[in-house]
Amino acid sequence: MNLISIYDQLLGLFGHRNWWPAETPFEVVVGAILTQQTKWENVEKAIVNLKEKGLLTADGLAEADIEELEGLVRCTGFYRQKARRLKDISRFFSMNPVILETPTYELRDVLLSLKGIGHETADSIVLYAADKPKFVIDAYTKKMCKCMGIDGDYTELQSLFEGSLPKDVPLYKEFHALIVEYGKRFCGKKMCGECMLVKIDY
DNA sequence: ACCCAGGGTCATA
DNA sequence: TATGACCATGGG
Repeated sequence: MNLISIYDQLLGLFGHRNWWPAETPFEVVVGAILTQQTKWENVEKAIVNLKEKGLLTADGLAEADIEELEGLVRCTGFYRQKARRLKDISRFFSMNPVILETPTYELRDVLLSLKGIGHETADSIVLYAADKPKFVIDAYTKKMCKCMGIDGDYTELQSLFEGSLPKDVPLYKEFHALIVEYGKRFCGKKMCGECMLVKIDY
């Protein structure tokens, strides 16, 4: 068993996931912050709220009233943090309009320097907003790997995936989306342990 | 009533 | 490097 065959199995099971739903790269950035530790359905509501107020731009969010912002993103939890961080990060994007064109590793470091953006969020932005090949590792990826006998921290797992897969942006996007779908259905559920992804060579 | 969700930061050892 | 506390709403 290798990662490509895992990918093929998951694609056969779930089909294409159509990630990341967004009209603009900046909407991906906003969604990446808002989706932290919450369900995507809650994020969709907040995105709609922001769009209705015409606030889904870097300039708009950078200048938005913080209390209004808190109300609009309340449904995503941690709403005070997220409102504050969203505003600060938007100000950075507003002052650096072409930041997403920065080469992969430099972009990643820049994003990581912003408060509210950790490894997963940075890589989500690099992959889904900037269309650059960085494999996103999330809690489901770690669980899935652990079930397959692979234990490692974020960087180790990312190196494993990036070293075992062709540097293909659409593949990275689809694979991560499929792993999340897999995790939502199996990891931590009653079916956990009956999953077909038992052993992997790497 | 309890558990967790498409995490991140900060303090502590 | 590695835990633990904290952030907080919403759906099961």
